[in-house]
Amino acid sequence: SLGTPAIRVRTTLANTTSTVFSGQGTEPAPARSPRGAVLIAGPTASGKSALAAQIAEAFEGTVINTDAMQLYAGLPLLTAQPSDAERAMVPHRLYGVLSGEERASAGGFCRLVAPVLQEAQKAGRLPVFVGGTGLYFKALTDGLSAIPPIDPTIRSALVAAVDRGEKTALREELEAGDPAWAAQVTDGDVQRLLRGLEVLRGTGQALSAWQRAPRRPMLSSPWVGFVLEADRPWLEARSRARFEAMLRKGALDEVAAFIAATPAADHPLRKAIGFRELAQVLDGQQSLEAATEAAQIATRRYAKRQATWFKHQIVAWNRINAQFLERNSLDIFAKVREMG
RNA sequence: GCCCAGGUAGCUCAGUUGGUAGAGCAUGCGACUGAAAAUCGCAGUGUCGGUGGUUCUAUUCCGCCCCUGGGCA
Repeated sequence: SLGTPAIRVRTTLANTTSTVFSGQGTEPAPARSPRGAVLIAGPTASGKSALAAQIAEAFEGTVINTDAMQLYAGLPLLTAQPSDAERAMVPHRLYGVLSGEERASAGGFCRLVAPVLQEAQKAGRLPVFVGGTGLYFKALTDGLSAIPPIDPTIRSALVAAVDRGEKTALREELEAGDPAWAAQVTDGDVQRLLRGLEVLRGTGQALSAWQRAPRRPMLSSPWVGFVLEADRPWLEARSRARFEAMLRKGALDEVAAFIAATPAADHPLRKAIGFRELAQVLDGQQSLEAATEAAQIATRRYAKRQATWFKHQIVAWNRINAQFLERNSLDIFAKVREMG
C-alpha cells in the first residue's frame, strides 16, 4: 500500500505483540548501521518502544532505555518494559538494571549509558535511545554539569532538617550561598532546594556556578531525534487499554509480590504511576475501578508534563504523529539513514 | 406520613453574626541541570436546589416545594 518496498510499522498496545516488517525481504537492511545514534522520545503509551525496536532491528542497533522508572527491576509490567518478544528481536539495554538500593539519577544514568554506548559503537550497532524521561535525553544531547557525586549523608542531614521543620533556615542558607539558584527555586520546591544545598555543602561551590561551566554531551557523533506526538483522546484511549492489559497480565500480583519482597517505603518504584493505586486495591482501600480511574488521571497528567517538556526543551527534533506511524515510517527510516 | 441531617466549582466540602463566595482534588497552561513516572508555579469556572416573603440588600433569615441520606412509623 505504500508503493515502495514497504516498511510496515505496526504499533502495539502495552508492548505486547512484537511489531513486524512486512517488507517481504525487499527492505534493504543496511549491512552497516549508520554512525551516530537515534533518540526517540514521546509521551507514555505513544508507541515509542515498538518504534525503537523496529528501527534497531532494521539498522542492526541496540535499544537503550532512556526512562527513569524502567531502569529499575521489580515492576516490569507496571513500568511497561519491553516484552520478551521485543527483547528477543533485538538487544535491549538498561532495562531493570537497578535494584532500588541503587537509585537512578540523571548523572547515574549517564554513567550507565557510557559503557553501553561504547559497547554498541564497538560492535557497530546503532544505539537507539527510547524513553519518556526528558531530562535524560537532555543529558545525552547537552550533557550535565560536571558536578562530582555528593556524599549521601549530606542529603540525609538536609532531609532530617526539613523533617524538623527547618525549611526557612535552609532557604536562607541557599539564598546566601547560591542566590542565583535560590531565585529559580520556588518556596514549595523542596526537591530543588535540597539539591542546591547539597551541592553547596558538598562541593563548596554554588550549583549555579557549576551550571555556568561548559558541559560535554554524552553523544558526540551525529544523532537524529524523534518526538512522537498524539492527540490527547487517542493517547488516553491507548493508555487506558494499556493499563487494562497490564491488569490482565497480572499487574496486581506483580505489585503484591513487589511489596512483599521490597517493603522499603522509599523505594523509587513506589512512585511509578499505578503503584499506589494498585497497592490501595490490595489493601482494600479502593476498588479496582476507582484505582484504574486514578491511575488514568495520573497518566494523563504525566503525559501532559512530558508533552510540555518535549515542546519547549527539545525543539530541534523531528515531530512524528504517533497516530500515523505506518504512514510516517518511510520518512523516519530515511532520516535515520541520512544521519550518518 | 413524621423527625433529623444535607443540597455551594467537574468532585469532596468550608464559609458568609445579611453586602452575590473559598480550599483540596480534577481541569487548563507553564517551569525544569544527578528524586524527573519526580518536584514545583500560575489560571478558569459557580443562576450558593427551586420558589415566594422580610429587607436598601438574601446564598445567608422565614414559609412552601423538590431532591439526597439516615431514623421512626
